[in-house]
Amino acid sequence: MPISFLARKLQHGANLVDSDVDRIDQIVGEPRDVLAGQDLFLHGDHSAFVHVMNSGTACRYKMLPDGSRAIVALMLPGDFCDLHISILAEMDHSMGAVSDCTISRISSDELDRLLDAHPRIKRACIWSNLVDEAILREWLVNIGRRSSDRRLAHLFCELYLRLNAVGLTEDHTFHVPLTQPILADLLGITPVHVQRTLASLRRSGLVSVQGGYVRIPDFAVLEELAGFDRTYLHLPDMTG
Amino acid sequence: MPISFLARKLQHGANLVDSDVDRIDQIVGEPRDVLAGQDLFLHGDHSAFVHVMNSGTACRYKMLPDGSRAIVALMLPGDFCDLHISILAEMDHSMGAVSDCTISRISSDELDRLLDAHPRIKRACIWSNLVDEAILREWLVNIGRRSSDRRLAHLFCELYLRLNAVGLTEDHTFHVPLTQPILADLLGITPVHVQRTLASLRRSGLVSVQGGYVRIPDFAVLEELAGFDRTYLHLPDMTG
DNA sequence: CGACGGGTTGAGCCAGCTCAATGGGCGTGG
DNA sequence: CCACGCCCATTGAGCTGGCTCAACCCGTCG
Repeated sequence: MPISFLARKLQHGANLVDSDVDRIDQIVGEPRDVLAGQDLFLHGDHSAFVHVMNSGTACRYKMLPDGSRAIVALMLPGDFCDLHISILAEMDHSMGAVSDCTISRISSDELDRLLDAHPRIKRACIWSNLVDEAILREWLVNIGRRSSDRRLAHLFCELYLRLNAVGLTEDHTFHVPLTQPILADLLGITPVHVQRTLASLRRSGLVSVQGGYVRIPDFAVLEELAGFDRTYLHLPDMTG
Repeated sequence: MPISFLARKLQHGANLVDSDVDRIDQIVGEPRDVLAGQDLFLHGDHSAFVHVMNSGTACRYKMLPDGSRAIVALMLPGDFCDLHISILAEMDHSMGAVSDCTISRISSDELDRLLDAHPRIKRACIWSNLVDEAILREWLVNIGRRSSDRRLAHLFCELYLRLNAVGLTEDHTFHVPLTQPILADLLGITPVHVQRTLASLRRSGLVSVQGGYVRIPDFAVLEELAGFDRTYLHLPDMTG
């Protein structure tokens, strides 16, 4: 019995019972393939669907007047892409696939009915939303205040814990196909500087990056460097 | 018949009818005084109440290991401080009054009942939440990518429109008692550099700041400098 | 096999930082 | 009523993390 990544994630936000999990799994439609680089919606569009990540990595981004791209959120398996977004007439940002993804659609009405009928699921979705907001706040601090090495370290810490929460880490390692230009758009530094920063973290033995696999030999040390405080992810206490 | 700032704000998010506005006004309790510098809750607390700004300015902030403060959100009259926040066991940030404020409390249960019974009000609150998130994304871009003068200009543009939306601007001018150290915590630059940047904007005649009053003689010019795109505030089109 | 995109490295530059000092407004206590 | 302390605003001078420009290497793909 396969449990969707969405259900797996939401379990951290509320004490879901088996029937809740079943209901969530039922509502998540068949995932569709989205190729790396493809956009799901663009700034100015009206988006009527709710999407849920199934595999791969997608991002929210904004284009700047000088043509550069600022990534303002990363969507990993189990993440809602755009809960409630149909309320807005016009999107204020774009969303695109960073790597090849599979993404499910949920009917907005069907989801609303589910949430109204099942308080635990509703609670879990509100939790998910609060966590997304908390991540944005933490990114604001990360981008605004930390030096480039701490910034990168912080991102890796977050990715590790978020992927760990849906069972996508193994042996201190996770898979995210982030190229240096993408890391640059994420962290607000230049690709050249990403390279130097990454090299420095590697030299210190804090992370190893190879072929899209990131390994964090000693999480505590990286956490210390980054000034990482996992509170904002609001995950139940797991020593992992 | 006084309309609360909350109702005034929510009117932008849904087509509220008079009875909706009345219901919102009824639920907003008597505002309590909060002195500048006082905290509403701290990182690690559990917060059980929903607060609504009535007057003054408050902020969400995080303290950094080096003792400096990063402000991650500004709350203006009509803003919810912590909708749904009681779901989280532990706050990931603190909230404090920037200036002397008056803030109302709403019972969380009472609010939930109101939202369940009145879809238009519910829609307006979800809208408000989506806008808060959009502001965070835009701040992320602002802090991460723009030079200090554009950054400051962008903040002023946003404050002008947000205050304008609740009727708190007059003659191109609004009142927000932001000291240079507070602007520094908001923008992620040093107070010394805030001073230089502010002086430069003043010299160019783009803004004048005096005694907590900010005047923007020509909004279009400031908008242009800031690269400001008001889409993210999701306000109905008003030529203001 | 040429084009293209990513990764790597070097060299010089600059926006914003640090350190430092001065003046003004205001509340507090003598 | 004055003196003191405190915080904010302002200005100068030198420093530096991350930027720009510019190569070069490599693997992949048409």
